[in-house]
This record gives sequence, structure tokens and C-alpha cells, in this order.
Amino acid sequence: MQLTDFEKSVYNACSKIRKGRVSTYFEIAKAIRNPKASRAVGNALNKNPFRSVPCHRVVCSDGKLGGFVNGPRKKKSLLEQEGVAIEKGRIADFKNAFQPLC
DNA sequence: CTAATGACCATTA
DNA sequence: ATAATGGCCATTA
Repeated sequence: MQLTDFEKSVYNACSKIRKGRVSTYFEIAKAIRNPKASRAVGNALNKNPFRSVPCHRVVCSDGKLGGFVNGPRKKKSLLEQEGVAIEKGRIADFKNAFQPLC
């Protein structure tokens, strides 16, 4: 698995997201001390070698689901399954479900 | 080494 | 409100 420190940090931060909560790429980027690397965060999650990492709980800062919605189309189902309400392709209670990663 | 890609974000029209 | 533009980062070809 040859992962870089950046990726490890991304997965680590992503696994901190509790069930029924969502976070954003930007927040993860902030958590790993690279606030401008939100794009790289997305790339890291795209590789996502760990199934235990809840990458589906990560959404756009706008509250939309973001990528990988049209492909597997499971993201919405997964989030709803975990208790996150989705409304018209975006998080219903985004600020309520949003979990800052400190 | 340079160039291109991508699950993004913020600003501007 | 949506659409387009610029910028930023890490990985891959």
C-alpha cells in the first residue's frame, strides 16, 4: 500500500467522522494543516484503500454530495442509511449534520 | 523534469 | 438563484 503521509492524514481525519455526521473536503484539508489542498483530499479519498474509512460521509462545502454520486449512486443511500437526511441531492440539515474535525 | 488530471473552493457575472 | 473563471494541492503519466 505505499501511501504518502498526506494520504494517511486524510484517511485518519476522515475516519474521525462519526456515524450520522458528514464533513467536507475543506474541513479535512484544514485538519491536516493544508487548507488549500481540498482537491488533493478528494484525490486521496478517491484512492481510498481502506474500507473502514467512511469516505461517503465527506461532501462539498456547499452541502451538495459532490462527486461519486452519479457513478455508484450509493452515496446518498449510504448517508440516509446512516441517518443523514438528503434533500434534492444536498444535505437537508447540513449545519446540523456537519461535524468539524478540529 | 514538465504537463495533465481530479470525489474542490471562492469569487465574479 | 445558477454559470463560468481562477487558484490551490498532490498524484500520475
